[in-house]
Amino acid sequence: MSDSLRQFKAEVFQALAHPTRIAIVELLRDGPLPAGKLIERLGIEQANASQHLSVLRSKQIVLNRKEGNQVFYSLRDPILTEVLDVMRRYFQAHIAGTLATLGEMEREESR
Amino acid sequence: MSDSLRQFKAEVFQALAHPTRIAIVELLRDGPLPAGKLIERLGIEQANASQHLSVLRSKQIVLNRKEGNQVFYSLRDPILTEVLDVMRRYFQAHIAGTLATLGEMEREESR
DNA sequence: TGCGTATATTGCTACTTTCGAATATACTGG
DNA sequence: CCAGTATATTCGAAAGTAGCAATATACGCA
Repeated sequence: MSDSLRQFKAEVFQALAHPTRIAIVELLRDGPLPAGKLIERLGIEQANASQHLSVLRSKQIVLNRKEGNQVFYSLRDPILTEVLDVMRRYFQAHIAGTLATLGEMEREESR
Repeated sequence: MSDSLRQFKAEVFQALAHPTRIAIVELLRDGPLPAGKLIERLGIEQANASQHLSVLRSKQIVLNRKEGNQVFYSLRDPILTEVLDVMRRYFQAHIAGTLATLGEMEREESR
């Protein structure tokens, strides 16, 4: 595979490599949401959320469309949720060992 | 989903967020390889490869086993290749935009 | 036009990542 | 034990990333 394609893959992973941005993608699973709604659900600073949305936009993981006063965000391609689904299986298969190793995460994530 | 689980996901994505590390995972698709073989195929500095392997090890994406003089690396879970496969479909679906973006990047860089 | 709401950008600082060079560790054969 | 090969770690500089506070931009409405 070409270097530049691998570079591009790496950039997509990098874009997903932050808890807040993963949360955003998960929130968009079921359809578009305005930025304000995302900020409310994320419970973080507006500027911070906007920066993370900017990262996802720049890698074209999300699309945005203006609607009056608001900006609606949506997943560019639902295939990305498949990535997260496969990852979920990975995490489920290995979370026990990971918890033991990282030692720090508690017991709340049983779903 | 819990914050710490999302944190964990983010760390795995982060571990994959480098072209060299993606190349390593792809090289390990078909079975274990000794570090030396990986270095040879990657065509990079030994120290650099070792650092990337260290990242993959620390996130338990690869496993290593000593065999005499050498260290064999393998994918901890082949499910990861599924992630890359889904990603491949994602890239194929958007290849036109991707190549356009890459072209722009190259043009930028050559200025 | 001017105000209020929604979102984006900028400036700054702290922290992390990457790389090559140098060095260290581990194992093997003689 | 010693030399040689294989791999890992450490160091320092450059580049990139994250978060906050402040500020800017865009829109709708009176």
